[in-house]
Amino acid sequence: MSAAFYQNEVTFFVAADCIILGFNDKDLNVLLHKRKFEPLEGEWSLMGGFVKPGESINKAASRVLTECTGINNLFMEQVGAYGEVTRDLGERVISIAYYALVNMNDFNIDLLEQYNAKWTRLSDLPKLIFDHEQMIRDALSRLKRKAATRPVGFNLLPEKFTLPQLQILYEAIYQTVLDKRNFRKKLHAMDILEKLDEKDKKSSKRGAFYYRFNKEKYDKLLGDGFYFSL
Amino acid sequence: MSAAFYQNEVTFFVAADCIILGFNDKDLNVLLHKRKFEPLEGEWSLMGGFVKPGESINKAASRVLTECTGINNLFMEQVGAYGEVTRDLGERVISIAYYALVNMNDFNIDLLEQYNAKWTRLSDLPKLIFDHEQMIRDALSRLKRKAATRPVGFNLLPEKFTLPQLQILYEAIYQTVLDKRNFRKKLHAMDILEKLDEKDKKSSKRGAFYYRFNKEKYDKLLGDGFYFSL
DNA sequence: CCAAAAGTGTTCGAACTACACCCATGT
DNA sequence: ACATGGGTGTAGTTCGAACACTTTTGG
Repeated sequence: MSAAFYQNEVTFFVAADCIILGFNDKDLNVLLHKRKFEPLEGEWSLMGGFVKPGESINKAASRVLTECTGINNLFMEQVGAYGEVTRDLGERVISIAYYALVNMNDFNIDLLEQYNAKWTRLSDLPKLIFDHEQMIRDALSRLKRKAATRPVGFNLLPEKFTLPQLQILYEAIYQTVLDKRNFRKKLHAMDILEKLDEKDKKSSKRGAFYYRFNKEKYDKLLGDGFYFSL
Repeated sequence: MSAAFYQNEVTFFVAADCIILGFNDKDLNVLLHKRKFEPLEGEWSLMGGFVKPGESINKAASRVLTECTGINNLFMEQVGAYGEVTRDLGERVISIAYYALVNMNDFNIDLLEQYNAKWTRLSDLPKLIFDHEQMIRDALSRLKRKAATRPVGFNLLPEKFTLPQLQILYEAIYQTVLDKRNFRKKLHAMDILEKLDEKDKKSSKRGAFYYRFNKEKYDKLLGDGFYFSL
């Protein structure tokens, strides 16, 4: 392809590891799987894969995401690069971590089995291989920041969701409890949600109204110097 | 060294590129140099180097920093990984960007010549190779966030500095103008600066008092749930 | 004496926090 | 009828924003 400019240098394996986050009524979950190859075969691990030739690192991450969720174009953001010499017990591997947000209901169940994968509550993570626990911590802290200033949380919910659901989600992300009235006041002031006529009766007799995130409205507001903040 | 676990995979060159930032009375500057090898020899570029075997990516970055500043243990933080397939015109190289903050006065002048390096105001950057301009933008946005919540700005100043200097620095980082009285009020409230008896007369007849960042005090406050914020 | 930068407090409005009761309905 | 979660408004406080004059001193 091209001249060998950097002949005196050494090359490394590069992997993309994905912190796939989902939300299930009460808790944030991460998709883990039992590693299928040595070293540490059978141990819990993040979803990941090696970067292929001719593939950007973003592409590698989104390939991994598609492979193990069955969904294209998930929301995804880079967390950072992990490059300690001995982080991988096999050979030297430099890994780029990404986190992705997925609506667990859209999820293709069959793929779970196929990949030995399991949704695991963040509150009871098993021991993970290498530096994957650190990656998760870093991803969560990034999500916290991001969710406070950008409407990314909606990626974790179905298209139609209720305000109690949304609040519980934000409580899970921020690891704190929020005041119901203040939370709703803020949302109402931003005016980016669309109230539907339908109610969700799964979690109460009275039922909670469904809402939908109105992306068009949001994009319009952005143009006027509006900033999302929750 | 170890078994060849990942034999079917491909390896890549990995580089560490450093956005070395300095502050000079009025402006933020970045250290650029004229590339000494092909491709694009002679073009302006960030300081960087390939990751060596047995060297972590952080280590590679700090090696590059030491080599071209003559200073050890600079404040440094990872910006992220850049991995577009064609980002490097030579061969496929995945690059991890780091930004570093340095007091330009400490700087070893001789090294500038040795590396064809030059401090350049951010406001008049030349065209840079590859995606280095993007790296700088990303580094600055990261610095902005960081400086707002952690006392990292002091790394850009001499040990003794005046409040006007500090304010100009923050104005450069935030790209905005700050109110002198509000700025000083905040600083005074945080109580992490030590006022010295000495004055700097370089920029006014009256002279401005020197201050020093009191790290011990800051660390003590941290323990009590205090958060830096400017 | 005057130009030039350093230093210093108060007021106003916005945003956040805290807080308690009624509503709708399935059982 | 009652238990359960859904929904609503106000008052108090805190925090950030705006703002102008006096001080010092080298020239």
